[in-house]
Amino acid sequence: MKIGELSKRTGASVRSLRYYEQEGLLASVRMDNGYRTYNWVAEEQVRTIQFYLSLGLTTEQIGSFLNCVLKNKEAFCAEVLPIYERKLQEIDAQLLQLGQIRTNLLDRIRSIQESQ
Amino acid sequence: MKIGELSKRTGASVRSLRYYEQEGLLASVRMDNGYRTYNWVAEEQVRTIQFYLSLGLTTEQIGSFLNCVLKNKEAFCAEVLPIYERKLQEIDAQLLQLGQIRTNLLDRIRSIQESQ
DNA sequence: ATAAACCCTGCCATTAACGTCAGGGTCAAG
DNA sequence: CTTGACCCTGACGTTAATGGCAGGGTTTAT
Repeated sequence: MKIGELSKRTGASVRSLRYYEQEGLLASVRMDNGYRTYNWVAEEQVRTIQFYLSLGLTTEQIGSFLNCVLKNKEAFCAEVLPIYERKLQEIDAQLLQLGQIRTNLLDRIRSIQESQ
Repeated sequence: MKIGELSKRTGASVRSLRYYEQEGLLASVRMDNGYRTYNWVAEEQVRTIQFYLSLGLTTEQIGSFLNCVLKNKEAFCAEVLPIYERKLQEIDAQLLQLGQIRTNLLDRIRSIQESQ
């Protein structure tokens, strides 16, 4: 399958698929005319990439364990757990900060509304 | 006072102070040699800017009501409340998304740990 | 044989609040 | 009169995953 079809099947833009290749996440075989070709495995691979991106991981992080998790269970790939844990800490820090901002905002909104 | 002193007093970098001026948030008077001069009011003004930035507002949003809130109570400035409410919605959307990611991450972490 | 629909490789743009030079004046103290 | 500590104006860099365009080849169908 060519890149346009892979794009339609996965929802990833053609531009994104080329970017994943450039970042070493997705391989393609070139036809004589230079067109990229993909097999059915690529489709699942793209969905896997999309999932990890949706967790907020960077392409670099994904690249560090993608080959492993495509062939094994996640638990087998030692890279994965520490990345997950780092990400969790980041998320918790962001949640904390957003929560504080939210509290501040609510206070301000309430005090404006009360004074009307 | 010159920009260096204002920077020390407020903790904002010299670069930031110039940026606030460029964005119309902070005025200065120029000396004969071109140096910026500030009065004591500027110090409080910078702290006000810093506070609004800490709420995650953009310099553009801040600029839309800063002059008003420097001279009146927030409640008097009609621009403020809708901006606060929009920001609150953004925050809530982010909190929701981060919460979902966090749940996913925790699931993955747990399933890895259980299989060890 | 031609138009529509693909594909390719660059490369610039995006976001927001700065950081960080370069290249050059100004000023105070010794 | 020189050194060090200031100040100035540009202007490019930063972050990350794309969007979008230019300029050009390929394929498919009519």
